[in-house]
Amino acid sequence: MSDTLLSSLNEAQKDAATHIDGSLLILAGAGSGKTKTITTRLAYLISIGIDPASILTLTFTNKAANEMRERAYSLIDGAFVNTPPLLCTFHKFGLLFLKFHMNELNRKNNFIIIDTDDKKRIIKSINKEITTSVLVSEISKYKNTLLSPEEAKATAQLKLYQEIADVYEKYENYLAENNLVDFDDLLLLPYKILLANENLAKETSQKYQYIMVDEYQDTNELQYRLLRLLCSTHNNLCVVGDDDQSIYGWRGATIKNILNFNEHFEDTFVVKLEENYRSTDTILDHANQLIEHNRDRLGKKLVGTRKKGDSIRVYESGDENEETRKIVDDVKKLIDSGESANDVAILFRVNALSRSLEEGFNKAGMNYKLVGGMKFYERAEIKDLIAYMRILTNKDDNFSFKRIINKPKRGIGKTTIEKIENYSLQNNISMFDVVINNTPEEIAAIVGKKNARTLKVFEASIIDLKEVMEESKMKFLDAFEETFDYRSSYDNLPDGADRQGNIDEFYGYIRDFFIQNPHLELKDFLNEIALESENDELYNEAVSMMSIHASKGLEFKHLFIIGFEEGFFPLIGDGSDIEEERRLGYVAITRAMDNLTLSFVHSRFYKGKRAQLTKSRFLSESGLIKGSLTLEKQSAYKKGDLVQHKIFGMGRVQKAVKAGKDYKLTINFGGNVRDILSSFVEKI
DNA sequence: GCGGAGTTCTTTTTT
DNA sequence: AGAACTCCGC
Repeated sequence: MSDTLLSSLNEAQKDAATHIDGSLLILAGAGSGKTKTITTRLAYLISIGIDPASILTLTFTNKAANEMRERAYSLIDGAFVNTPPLLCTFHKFGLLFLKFHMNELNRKNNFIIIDTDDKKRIIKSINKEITTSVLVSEISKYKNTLLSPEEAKATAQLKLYQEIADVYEKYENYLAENNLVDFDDLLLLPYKILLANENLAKETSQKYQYIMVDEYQDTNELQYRLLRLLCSTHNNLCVVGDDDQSIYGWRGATIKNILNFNEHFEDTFVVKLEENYRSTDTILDHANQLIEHNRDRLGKKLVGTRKKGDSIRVYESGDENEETRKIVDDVKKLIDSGESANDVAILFRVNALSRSLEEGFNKAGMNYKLVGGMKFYERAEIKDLIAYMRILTNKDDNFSFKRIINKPKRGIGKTTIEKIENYSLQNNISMFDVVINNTPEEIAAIVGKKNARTLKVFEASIIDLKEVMEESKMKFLDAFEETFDYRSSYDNLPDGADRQGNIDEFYGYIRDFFIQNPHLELKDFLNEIALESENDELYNEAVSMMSIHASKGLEFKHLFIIGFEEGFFPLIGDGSDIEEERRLGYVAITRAMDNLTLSFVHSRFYKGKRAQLTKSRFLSESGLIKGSLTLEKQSAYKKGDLVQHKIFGMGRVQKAVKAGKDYKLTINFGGNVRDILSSFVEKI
């Protein structure tokens, strides 16, 4: 059994798949069969008799989780497994855990997950003086580094940070009062629970004897600590990742987790997968040239298994229209020559660059699918409906109450909402309870007679709907429309038809969910969709367009990457990191299998202005255009030189061997001796 | 409270 | 350029 399972793996992959106990670090370069290896390992563990229920596999995206599940199941006979192994995103795991253990924090498990947009609104309602995006990212940073509001307050020096800490505290209180949970909480709250309850931590760790983590280079501090707790009774942690593909630093991922894995976990067995099966040698060569400009890496090189291929084309255009024309022409030719549109993709660093492409494709009458972009569940009409559903499952959800109390319009405006809110705060009850607990006369005293009547009608409607829901989940949606006329409120609006289409689709989802899961309730549906961002609609043949981030893990025979201009790619801005930009470039290039075209323009229309641009340094760094940009001059290295490394710090050269234009150095970093290429260190 | 006109900000990336 | 937010007269 296991022989056939392993027969298609190379030696390194086999080593990784069959290493069972202890900590295991699989450094898997792009296209090196990472998913194959890890899914085979999962199947292998089961094949040698390990209880599937004791295996936990964590991923970052639903897409990755689904793909791995599918592939692992095809490797084992699906029928073999009566309790399937848990394979899900980190956040989903947190959600499952909280469903069972939320009571440990003295909170009920009927909590609701809020998304980024909700989070922004809540924070904005707390403080309008400080830029919301700053507050959002600072608060998230605090949560992901386990800093409580009290600690944040105590350590804040500047007035600004004291204010931020204050908003943080209010925000956390708001979430707790309304029993809301944000994305960070899905990791943070389980961690807090496990930390406070040693027995539960032991029990949970014992439940999951074998843990695997995909894309480890993108984990943050909190995820690392959570993993430590989960591994506390064993050391069976297998992580897969590629330091060169770490592209989520902006949301708190720390590359240190993978760079220091063998110090974090004892007796680590390391396997490197450096053979690339995806791209032509030509593509790999340029990808390698680019990434070699980074210092902050473990230093590995992808080795090709294919032959040299077509050379990489670089398009130079006056503006985005010319660029689009060239790409549309090329894609047309490819498809006319019999290539499948599904094998073609166009990538960009910034989503806004898709606009001219979309126009061009529309004009040419060509199909395309835009991956990412405006998510289905982020549309206003869908969020309204979700807010209604939330109110139906939890009357105390003030946030949702405010969102829909005047949708469709029923004459309840800002002032009325404020009055209800003030009353609710003074009496320490939820906003809906202000309506429910008081007689019409009492409410009239707060908001006036007319509004009081409207509010009571609203209350009665909700109560009726709840009854219908108890009776039949299938009838409930019709009753909902009958009561609130939400769908028809879009009847004569400009983009009403589109929105109604979305509404119908959403109703379809709900019905389908209840058909598939008759025993589950509305709140389960709500938390399920909160973690879903993929619009995995059924596409037919179409060219894909997406951001580089969205392309991670994918591969395409024919690839175009646009926007190779300084400022766009590398994107220069607040908090941007040139090494991470370069890794993005590396990720983008290594998506290509056979053909790759890069493009830059001299001017682009962006944010309402036309900007003059110069070509990206990445083009010369990857050796695609003769670098007018200075190649860093290489100084000679010799034994005894002092050097500085970004991760390992200062060290002394013990041995220096010339290797091409670099030196292969053996460096002693205070007792820690490592072999490092001279391009990764700086001479001091 | 509503809707239209004017103004400001955005988008880098996602669970 | 477009969305989102603010202001003002009805």
